[in-house]
Amino acid sequence: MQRLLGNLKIQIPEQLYVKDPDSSDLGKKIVEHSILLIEELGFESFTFKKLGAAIGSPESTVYRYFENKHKLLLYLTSWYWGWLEYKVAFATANIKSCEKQLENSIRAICETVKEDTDFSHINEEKLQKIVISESSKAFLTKEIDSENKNGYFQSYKNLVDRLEGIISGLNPKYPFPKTLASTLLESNHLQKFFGAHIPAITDIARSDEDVIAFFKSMTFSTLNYGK
Amino acid sequence: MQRLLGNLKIQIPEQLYVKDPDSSDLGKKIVEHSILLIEELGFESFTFKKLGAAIGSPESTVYRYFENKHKLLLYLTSWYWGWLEYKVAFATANIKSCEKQLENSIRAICETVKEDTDFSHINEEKLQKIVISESSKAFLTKEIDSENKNGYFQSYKNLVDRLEGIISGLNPKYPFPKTLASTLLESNHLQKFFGAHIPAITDIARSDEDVIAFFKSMTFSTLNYGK
DNA sequence: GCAGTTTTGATAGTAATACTATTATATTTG
DNA sequence: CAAATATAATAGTATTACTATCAAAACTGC
Repeated sequence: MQRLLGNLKIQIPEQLYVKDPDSSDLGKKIVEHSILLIEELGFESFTFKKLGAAIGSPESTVYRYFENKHKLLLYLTSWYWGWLEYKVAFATANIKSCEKQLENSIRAICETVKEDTDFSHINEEKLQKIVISESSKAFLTKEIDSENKNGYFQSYKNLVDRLEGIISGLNPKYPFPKTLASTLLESNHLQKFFGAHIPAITDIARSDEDVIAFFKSMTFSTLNYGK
Repeated sequence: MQRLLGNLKIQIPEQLYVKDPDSSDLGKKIVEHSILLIEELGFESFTFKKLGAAIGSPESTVYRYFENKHKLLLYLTSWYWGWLEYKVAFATANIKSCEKQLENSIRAICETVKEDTDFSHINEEKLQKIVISESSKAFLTKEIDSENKNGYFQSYKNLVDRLEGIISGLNPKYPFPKTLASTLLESNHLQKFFGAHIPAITDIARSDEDVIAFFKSMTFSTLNYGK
């Protein structure tokens, strides 16, 4: 993947933060180290106190940017979905064949980020690991309905919308384009997680190629495209 | 579904409890009310103290049955997987056609439990709701590798194995039977959750028929069975 | 029916978490 | 340079997730 365009900023719903962390160096440091820490400790063991220690600030400072760690997780996952939508948009730009568009999208979704490509404060490789293991905790809560109403999942919806367009482009009569899109996104994470940690319940091994092969075959045959 | 045979007991890995809750009335009461409480409060807000209050015992009593609430969740989800495996086994018994076996399995997986069918201390309807919203939290942890090694996910593996057999019976050359099985199980939960709480990212509405139609079409076309 | 064992209840205590509040000190901006 | 704003330093609180202790109750073997 090409690196992020220098002057492109990924939009995050502003309900997710108290003060935009992108508006100050300290805010960026908070986001940067939250990714490192959550990836290292897991979301359950991650605390604002530890994050404060990591950046040399009291925890009260962190609270001035994020109301709580749940919203911070929503912020990080929203960033990831925004970034992935951008990746998908690039991977399908100027491509006429709907089939090829969908194939490229599947690749973009399933590709494991190898290294921190651009030189921002966001480590995409670690963020992707967080998204794989923790992102579903951001919506599997009792507060889901009010949070959804408040627009906390806008970035995810945008991405699903884009994928829906590509799927429907290939087969306009297919009745479940959104379901297929969200299944693709979520199952990709789950299968990667299973492959790494509960191998007995998956056939996916190391490389991305297994996951891509599975999802390509599933998607194209479901859409009645023998591929 | 027919009710659970009277003298059939669902096996749970004994590493998941300190003392078998099925071995005493108090233990059964703990399990019974944990289901009611987790369903009501969500797993995050559920505590052993509240559970103790619900059954009129101090929290220390709960700890004599379960090490912590994470293991209790693993116990409950294991019970559900065991129960579902049993449901699938019944739904496919004495059926010769592999196609019909798989169709019945998909139905068994996707069917929403309507009411507490058998008269045990387990409310399957509420347990299913818990499994939909909370079960992935049981494996999405930093301790996954050691817990998997310790056999905490045996019930899940058994169920995937059974489904794998059915899938491979229909198409022995299909290279991803386990992946397809676990995708089916997990995506069913996610799509039901999305349908109820984030409808913008799914085409699934109220009834089970949508989910069943989606998964049937996906599964049979992936296995090259135009159904 | 009693001694011994196991189970439960009652109560207390502890370190950590998830915050909120206050005040002082920098830093930025008009 | 004054005023506003951002950050640091520190303290405090209710709740959580346990662990420990001891006494009362209930079952078990003989």
